[in-house]
Amino acid sequence: MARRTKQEADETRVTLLDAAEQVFLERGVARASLDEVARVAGCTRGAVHWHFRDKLGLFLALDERLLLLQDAVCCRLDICPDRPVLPAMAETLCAALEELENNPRRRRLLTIMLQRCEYVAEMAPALERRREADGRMRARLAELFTAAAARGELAACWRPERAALFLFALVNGFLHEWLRGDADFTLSGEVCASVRGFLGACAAAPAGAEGPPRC
Amino acid sequence: MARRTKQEADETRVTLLDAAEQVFLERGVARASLDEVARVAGCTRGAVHWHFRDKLGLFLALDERLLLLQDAVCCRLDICPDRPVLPAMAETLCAALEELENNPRRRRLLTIMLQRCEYVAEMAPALERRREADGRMRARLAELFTAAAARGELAACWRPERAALFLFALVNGFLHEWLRGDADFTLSGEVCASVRGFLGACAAAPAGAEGPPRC
DNA sequence: GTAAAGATACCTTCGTGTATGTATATATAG
DNA sequence: CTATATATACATACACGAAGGTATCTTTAC
Repeated sequence: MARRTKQEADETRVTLLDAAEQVFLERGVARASLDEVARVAGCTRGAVHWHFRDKLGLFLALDERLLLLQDAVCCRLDICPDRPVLPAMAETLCAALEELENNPRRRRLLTIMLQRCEYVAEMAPALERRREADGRMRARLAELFTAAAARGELAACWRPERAALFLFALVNGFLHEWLRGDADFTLSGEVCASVRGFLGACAAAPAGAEGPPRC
Repeated sequence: MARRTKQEADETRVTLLDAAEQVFLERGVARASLDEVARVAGCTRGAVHWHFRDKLGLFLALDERLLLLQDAVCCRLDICPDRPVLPAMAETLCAALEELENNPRRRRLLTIMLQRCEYVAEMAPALERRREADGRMRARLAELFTAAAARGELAACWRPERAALFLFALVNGFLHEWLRGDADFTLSGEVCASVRGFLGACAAAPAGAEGPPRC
C-alpha cells in the first residue's frame, strides 16, 4: 500500500522497469499505456508517477539499463600492449555478441530501443543519448584501429575511421536484421564469423604484396 | 462538396499520401492522427476514410510507394552475360544509393519505415511486407553471387549466401546510421566506396594465392 | 508527527469509428 | 437530348473509450 521500507520501494522501482520492458516490447513505446505497465507490475499508476516523472522518464530509465551494458562493452575494448590489437578486438566483440544472444533481457532492451520506439520530437532526449552512446562506440573502435595502424597491424588501404565506420555499420546491420526475429543466422555463428573475417582481412598482410584497394 | 471527377479523386488520394508522408515523419506513425493528415492535405477525415480503411491502410499504401522503388532496384540487379557480375552489381547498388541520397521523398519514406514505425502486433501486415521485400533483395543478391561463383568470379572462401547476407547487413547498417540525420558520411562517398571495396575484395584473385579465409 | 510511498478519484484532452448528410458526376431510360 | 436515378466523393456530427495529469486520500516507517 504505502511507505514500505526504502528497500521495498527500490524493489517496486525495479518491478516497474521490468514491467515497462515487457509492455514496451509488446505494444511499442508510443502505444503502451502507463496503466498497463502499472498493472503488470502489480501496482497502480500512482506508483509509476511517484518513481518516474512521466512516460519519457520511464523510458529513459529503461534506456540507462542498456547504456550501462553497452558502455561496459566499450570499456572492454581496450589495448593490450603484448597482443595484436585487431584479434583482441574481434574476441571482445564476439564475446559481446554471444552475451547478447544468450541474455534475453539485453535482447529485449535492444529491440525496444531499435524497433519499438519512434524517435520523434518528444523523444529528443532519448535520441540524443542513443547518438552519444553510438558515438562513443565508434570513437572507441576508431581509437583501436588507430592504435593498430600505429603498430603496423592495419593494412595501409584502410584509414582507421573508415574501418571503424565499416565495422560499426556491419554489426548494426546484422543486429537490426537479427532483432526482427526470424533471422536465418545467429550472432555467435555468421555474425561473429563476419566480424572476425573483416578484422582478419583488414589486418596488415605479413608480406607486403599490396595491390589495388582490395579491402 | 462531393463527387468530383474520377481524376480529381485520384489527386486527392495522392495529396493524402503526401500529407501522410509528412505527418508520419514528423509525429511517428503511432502518434500521428488521421485528422492532422487530413488537415495537411486540405480536407477532412471523411476523405481519409473514403480512400483508406484506417490508419494501417493508409500506412500500407505509403509503404507500397517505397516497395515499388525498392523492387525497381531489385530488378536492375541483373546479370549481363558479357560483363563480370560483381562490378556490375557494385555499379547498380551505388547508383541506387546516389538516387536515394538525392531523392528526398525516398529518404522520407525509408525513414518512416525504419525509424518512425513501431512494428508491433497491429502492424503485422506491414512487418510482413518489409520482411518479404528484404527477403527478395537478399535472394536477388544471393543469385548474383551464385552466378559470380559459377563463373569463377567469386573468391573461394566466400559462400554466395554468406556474401549476400554480409553485403545486405553492411548497407542496411549504413542506411540506419545515415537516416538518423547527423551522419558524418555520405551515401555516394563512404558507403559506395565500402560497397565497391567489399565487392572488389571478395572477387576472385586473378592469380590464385589463397591463404586462410582472408575475406 | 511527519514525510515517504502509493492508491484512488476526477477531470480533460484527444483520437477513432461510424453514421449520416449532401452535392455532384455519370449512367441510363425514355 | 433530357430527365431521373444512383453511385461516388467527400464533409459533418456524434458517441465512445483510452490515456494522461493532477489533486487528494491513506498507510506506514522512522
